[in-house]
Amino acid sequence: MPPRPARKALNAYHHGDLRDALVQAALHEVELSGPEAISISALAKKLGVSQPAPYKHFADRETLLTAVTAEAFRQFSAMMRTAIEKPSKQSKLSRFAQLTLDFGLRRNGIYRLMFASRTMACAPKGSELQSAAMETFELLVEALEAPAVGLLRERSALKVWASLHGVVMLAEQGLLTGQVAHVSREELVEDIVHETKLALSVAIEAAGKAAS
Amino acid sequence: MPPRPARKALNAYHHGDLRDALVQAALHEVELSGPEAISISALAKKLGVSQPAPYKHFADRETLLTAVTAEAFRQFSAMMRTAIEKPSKQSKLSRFAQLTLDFGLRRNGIYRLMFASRTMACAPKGSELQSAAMETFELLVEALEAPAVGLLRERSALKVWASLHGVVMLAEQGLLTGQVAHVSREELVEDIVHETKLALSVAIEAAGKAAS
DNA sequence: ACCGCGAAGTTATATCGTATTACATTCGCG
DNA sequence: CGCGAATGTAATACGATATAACTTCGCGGT
Repeated sequence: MPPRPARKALNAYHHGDLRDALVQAALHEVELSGPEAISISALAKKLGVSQPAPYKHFADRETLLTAVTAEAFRQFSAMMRTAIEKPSKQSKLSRFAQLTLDFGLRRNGIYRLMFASRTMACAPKGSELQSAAMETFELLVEALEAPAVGLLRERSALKVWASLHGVVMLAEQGLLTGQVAHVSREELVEDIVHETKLALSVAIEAAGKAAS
Repeated sequence: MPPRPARKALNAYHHGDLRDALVQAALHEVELSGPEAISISALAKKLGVSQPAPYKHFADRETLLTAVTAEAFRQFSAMMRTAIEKPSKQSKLSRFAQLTLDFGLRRNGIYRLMFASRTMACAPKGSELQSAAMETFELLVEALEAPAVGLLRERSALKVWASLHGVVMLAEQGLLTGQVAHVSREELVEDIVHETKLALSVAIEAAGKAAS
């Protein structure tokens, strides 16, 4: 899929690249106030076009959100890729996990758009969105740095992902405070990483023995 | 806090117990269509009262949702309590986990209201809602059936909760399909339960040794 | 028994966001 | 150069939130 032409601003009448501008502005707004807060008309006003103009590019609010989500996944994937490719003292998995936590808390609006909104749930099976999400999942599998043995890698990756997601959501909802506040989020994540590695190596060993 | 008087229907003019009726109707609607779908005016129409009537009981849409969420937590807690108190072949933790998964998928709208909506995130610290959520967490700690050693129990409970939550969310978003579809949700949850028990017993043993 | 206050409902209305329809402007291609 | 498609605008319908001003009715004090 070649990137959109990205035409220049043409004149006062035509914006030039309203579609892209809408996605960017929406992304910004989502980051500030969450997915619920974005409004077609507000975006139009901010970009200096008439209120119905966005409908030339997106059928409705949902469609816009879908495009925004796809863009968010692209940005997330890019961030993760550079993070796990750069050499470091920590393991790739650890960096992936900690970065996910950080992203989930700092850019919570976007995180929720990606992992906790109806938008994703309603995405059709072969859609651009599903692919983007799958690709992100592949990055996590890669970060595991484990040999491919049956479905063990995927299974471990799933569990890490689920756990990370849970920690982010609970943390953001203030449910990690109180009596358990002493356990820091980062500690918890590191815990998850260690347990995962342990369980995975044990499982791989067991599979190896069974095979021989 | 004594339960509301629950007055009878008085006459044609006054509904009698609109507040409660609103919460119940909203709960039903959330279950069907999710938290985003509930509309004050639609509820009013369904209950046969004028559109602004609900505002006599709830300041705005958010306030209503908060009350609905609290009610949802009460129902969830009650369900879990009966589930883990009833004797069974499975462990309490396993039942808690599988029931949570089931609830999260079957009654996903309500689940999202409780664990993935802005409503919870915005609840003030000492609010009715936070308390209800904490109480549910206590049930999970209880289901662990582990001796109290420092913060180990709470820490384990947190990890299970987070993992479960992650599985539910990912499953509902269709991200557990595709190449990893062979791993069933229930299997995954059972996996999490086992790993948790293992990790907890190891940690408790280690703590015991350190103490002696 | 009555009176009046407050809780709970009503109608009317302002405001805002979504979405559609019909019309205007400009790009770019033959 | 001129015509069609893309992209914008203005006008409008609709539905939901929320508020204001008025009405109905139970209840408690005298």
